[in-house]
Amino acid sequence: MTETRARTPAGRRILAAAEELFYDRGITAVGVDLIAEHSGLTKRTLYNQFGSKDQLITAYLTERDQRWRSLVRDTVDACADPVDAVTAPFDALRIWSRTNTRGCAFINALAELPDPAHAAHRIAANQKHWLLNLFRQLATAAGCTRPVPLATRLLVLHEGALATQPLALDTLTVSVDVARSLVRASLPTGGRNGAHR
Amino acid sequence: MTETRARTPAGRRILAAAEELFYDRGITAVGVDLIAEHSGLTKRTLYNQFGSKDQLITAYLTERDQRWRSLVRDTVDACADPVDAVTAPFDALRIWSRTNTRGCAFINALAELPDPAHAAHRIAANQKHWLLNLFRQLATAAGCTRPVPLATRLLVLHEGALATQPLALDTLTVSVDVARSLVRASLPTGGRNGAHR
DNA sequence: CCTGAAGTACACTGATCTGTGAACCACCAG
DNA sequence: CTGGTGGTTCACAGATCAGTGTACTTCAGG
Repeated sequence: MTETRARTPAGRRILAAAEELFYDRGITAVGVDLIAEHSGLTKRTLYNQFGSKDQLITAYLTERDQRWRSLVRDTVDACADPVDAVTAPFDALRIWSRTNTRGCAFINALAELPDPAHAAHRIAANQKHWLLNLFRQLATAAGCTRPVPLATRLLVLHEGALATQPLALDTLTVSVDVARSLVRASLPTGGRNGAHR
Repeated sequence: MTETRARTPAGRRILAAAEELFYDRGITAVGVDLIAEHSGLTKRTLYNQFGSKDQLITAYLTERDQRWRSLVRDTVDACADPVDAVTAPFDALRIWSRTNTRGCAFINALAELPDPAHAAHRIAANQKHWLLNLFRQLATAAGCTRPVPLATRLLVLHEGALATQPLALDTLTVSVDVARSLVRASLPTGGRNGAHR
């Protein structure tokens, strides 16, 4: 439906400016004039390329989603041990958080766009379900028993680390610790691998 | 600083309307005219009572914070068993979620108000630290070993359940399960109480 | 050379936003 | 009776918002 049309260089620059501003300052708080100014392009070009602010918002979230999924996939693929791979998305989150300190763009977007019919809701829900599904696949591949409830638990820990990011506490380390122990506990061998107790 | 001045009946009605609208539709998306209209009062009265929209936002978050803390305190106090009390805030969250289905008002507020100097940041941070501290106190009272890291873990689970609320999954049950097992595991007796394994 | 696509410049609409000014009214305490 | 408090009415300012219309330029491909 929202086909990724071949974007002109100007379109890409506008989208890049929109991503930065939307994430840093909030979607509603950023006007199209500001985006045009920051991108060095014209507001007219913005509308020629995206049609409306709503469609630009949708493109922003879609683009961000794709970048994030790529990072997660790459981090997972870099894991030799399938057991380590289960918690690899947490490692990806650590990398991601270094340059994204304003929380989850999708949770933030839902906060600003309450209308459930908005495309942002579909994109955000798809993203979380994708991660849930990934956790389930990784848990299955690692030989975990009952991968479905484990995946849900990992998702909760992941989102918890993300939500508490604004606080100065190192909740990411905490949540990845819990995640690893949950994974170990669900291995049929009972966690002989590194579980020192 | 932001002293809770004795509010007139009109002030309370305006605040009530603001709470509902801000939470349901987002802070930036709701104008003062709409709040005045919904409360049945005048925009002039709104400004006479609160001075500015920013101060009304602050009052909204403060009021909501107080209501939520009261609920948590009451739920904790209703627990006879000090071990059950540690996870009582999760029970409070279950009650709270029945009438608050749009996520955490403070996370949402931070998404819309990126300025760290805004009072919303202080209120939100205070709230999370209050809960963290409460978890630590309850864990200590229940006789848990190493209550500080346990409290952080419980906070992550709590926020994770809150953040994944928009998804249809029953993540609250999942997170409270993990929370209870973490509490049991940190009891010096090693979890004889109900830990069937 | 011609055409069409991409982008620019710029003025403009109509709506909405926060916030103010000033006159007025109802009521209650002193 | 009088003064003050709380609230209303209504017009208004000034800014900003999303979005449009139109004529212009630039440049690449046939």
